[in-house]
Amino acid sequence: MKKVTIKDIAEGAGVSISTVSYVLSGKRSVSDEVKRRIHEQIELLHYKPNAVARSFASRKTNIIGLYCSKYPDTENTDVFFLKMVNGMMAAAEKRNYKVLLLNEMEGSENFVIPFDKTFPIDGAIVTTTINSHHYLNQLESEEMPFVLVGKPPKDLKINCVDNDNVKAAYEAVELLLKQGATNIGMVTGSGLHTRLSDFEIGYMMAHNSYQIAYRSENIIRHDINDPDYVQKIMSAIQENGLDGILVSLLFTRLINRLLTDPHAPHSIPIVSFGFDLIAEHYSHLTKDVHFIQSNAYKLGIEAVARLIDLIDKPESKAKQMLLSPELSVWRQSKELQQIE
Amino acid sequence: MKKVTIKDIAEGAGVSISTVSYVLSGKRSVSDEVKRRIHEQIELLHYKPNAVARSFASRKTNIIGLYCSKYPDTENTDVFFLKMVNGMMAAAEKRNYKVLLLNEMEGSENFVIPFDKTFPIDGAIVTTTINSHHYLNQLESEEMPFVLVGKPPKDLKINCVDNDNVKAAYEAVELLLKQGATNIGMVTGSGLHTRLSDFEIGYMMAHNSYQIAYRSENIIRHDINDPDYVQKIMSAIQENGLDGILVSLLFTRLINRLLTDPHAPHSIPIVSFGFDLIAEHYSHLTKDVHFIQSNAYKLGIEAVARLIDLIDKPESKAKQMLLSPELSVWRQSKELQQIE
DNA sequence: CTGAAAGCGCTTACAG
DNA sequence: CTGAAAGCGCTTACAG
Repeated sequence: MKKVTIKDIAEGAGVSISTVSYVLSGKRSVSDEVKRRIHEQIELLHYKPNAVARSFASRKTNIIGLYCSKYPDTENTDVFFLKMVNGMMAAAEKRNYKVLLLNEMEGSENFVIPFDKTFPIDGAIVTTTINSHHYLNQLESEEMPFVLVGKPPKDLKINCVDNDNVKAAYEAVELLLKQGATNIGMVTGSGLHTRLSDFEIGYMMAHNSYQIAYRSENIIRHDINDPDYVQKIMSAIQENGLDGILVSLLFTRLINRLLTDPHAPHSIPIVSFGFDLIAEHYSHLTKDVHFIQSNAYKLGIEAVARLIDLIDKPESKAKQMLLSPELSVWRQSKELQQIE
Repeated sequence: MKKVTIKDIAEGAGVSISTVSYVLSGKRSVSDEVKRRIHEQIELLHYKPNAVARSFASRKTNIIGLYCSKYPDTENTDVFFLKMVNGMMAAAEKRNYKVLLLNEMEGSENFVIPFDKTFPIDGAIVTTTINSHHYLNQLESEEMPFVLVGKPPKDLKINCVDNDNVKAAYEAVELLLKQGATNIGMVTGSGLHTRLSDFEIGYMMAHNSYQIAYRSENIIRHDINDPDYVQKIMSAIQENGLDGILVSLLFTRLINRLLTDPHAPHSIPIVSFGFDLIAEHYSHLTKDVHFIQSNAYKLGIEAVARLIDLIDKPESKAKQMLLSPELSVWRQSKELQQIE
């Protein structure tokens, strides 16, 4: 069974190949009669355009690549990633694009993936990874349009989409103050670098704006892989006399302890980053939790929207988009009230 | 800046286009001297083969499509899906394939997606969806190799990969018996259809093998969207005097209640399906939980491996692969012991 | 409103 | 071990 091509349709309808092509693309007006005959043949022969041939001729695949790091991640960032991909697919579909998952090539020590026509893509989305700086430098030299999801290195003017984490931490502190906190702690990962995170900047700016005493020991840095971090952080909370806490979702076990342990101090208000990612599992909260939305889905949408704009007109210059934080509260469920 | 093609390399190295192509593909032996000159030119001109042109000429894209349903899913199946995709990417990478995410086309009421060269794919993975039966029938008539992840309709002999859910439930019942249970309940979703699930069959087979009394009311069917299901199921557990429970992970709130509420009856052993998908969030268990692994990653691996085999030699006949259940236990964490 | 033809950048029989 | 050439199935200037 030979495959049906545009030529078969042209012959069947008694017109030229180009006319069939133009009917299919709608790029030129064609008489209704010819259109009818062509569609009749398409129906009759079950013609389906060949995507690869089309891409080859038009130099356009309508596919965007999503570069996925192989670096081990926590469950939480996995959920973030999944929701981001969902957003990307939604945005891509609207504009007739598909998403191709690309992972690191075998044998490369660094996170290096070909960023050219080695893959059938019109553009790419890159997420921040450990050695992204080195990597992004390389990307800049290529002609492929791309958008970074995450914070770009300062010296690179590239297209990117990210949460406004400075503002997020700032507003989180504001919220804790409104709830009566006076001595606010922040629990954050001990990254590879000792550089200040945007969260810390926002935290500090809020302390400055509201003229609250700032104590460096209130910024509690911990490796999330330390098996005993919960105990250590709980101790620090007590020793420092904290009455409000800002905590990253990465500290799953700490969150569990603070939010579900009936013996935990009920009085300390907590703001978590990205609690929406795992809220489903917390029908057993012992208190309400305020959180700053992860925006995973939205980031996916925006990244793809920006990328497709770039593909459509590549001359447009680099733009940095920051999503404003949205604060929400996840209420202690009915479930639990029945228990008590 | 014009893009570099195979022609430029051929001219630079003073050989024919075909020789360059053969050096690149390794499909024919070429003298070392010619090879050297060609690689020199490739290096010099930064030549990258054009994936689309290559696919067009060879009629092979090395891309497999993953058909994603848009139907709303619970968080848990999302995690399942994510891990499955991870498995697929791992298996695909090993054999030099990529994964293209495909979603339902706009405007189609049913779950109907083109299954032909409309997309640049060599084959496809399909997961079971609500109206998959109708859909699979359609797929069979196409020439595209595909593998279903899930249980196939009885009358279709197609390639598929799935968990052996009959065996899983059977072994779960066995495990509960070993733990001293004598009156075992099963909590399961109230699907659209009233047909028996594989889980129920396995449950019944175990009751038959071990000659335990079977009480139909011990199979507790509930809509997971019922906001009050926890209370209702807890009541049923008490009324029926159950001393062992088999529960689907879909009942997140019930799991929370049974596993994290210190007031919940500690004595009843529980076996959960797929607890591994969310175990990360349960550092606050009040008891150990036995579970049957979801096999999400493994299913992804197997589905892709099978699909690529099919692509390589399409004449091989349909094969149904069932993964045997693996029982595991998730121990109550140290965390919690410190609390008590 | 329509057609003839070049060309997209490779692969691969065919011939030597 | 190597080359000349057909061809993969479309798109799109160009010409009318």
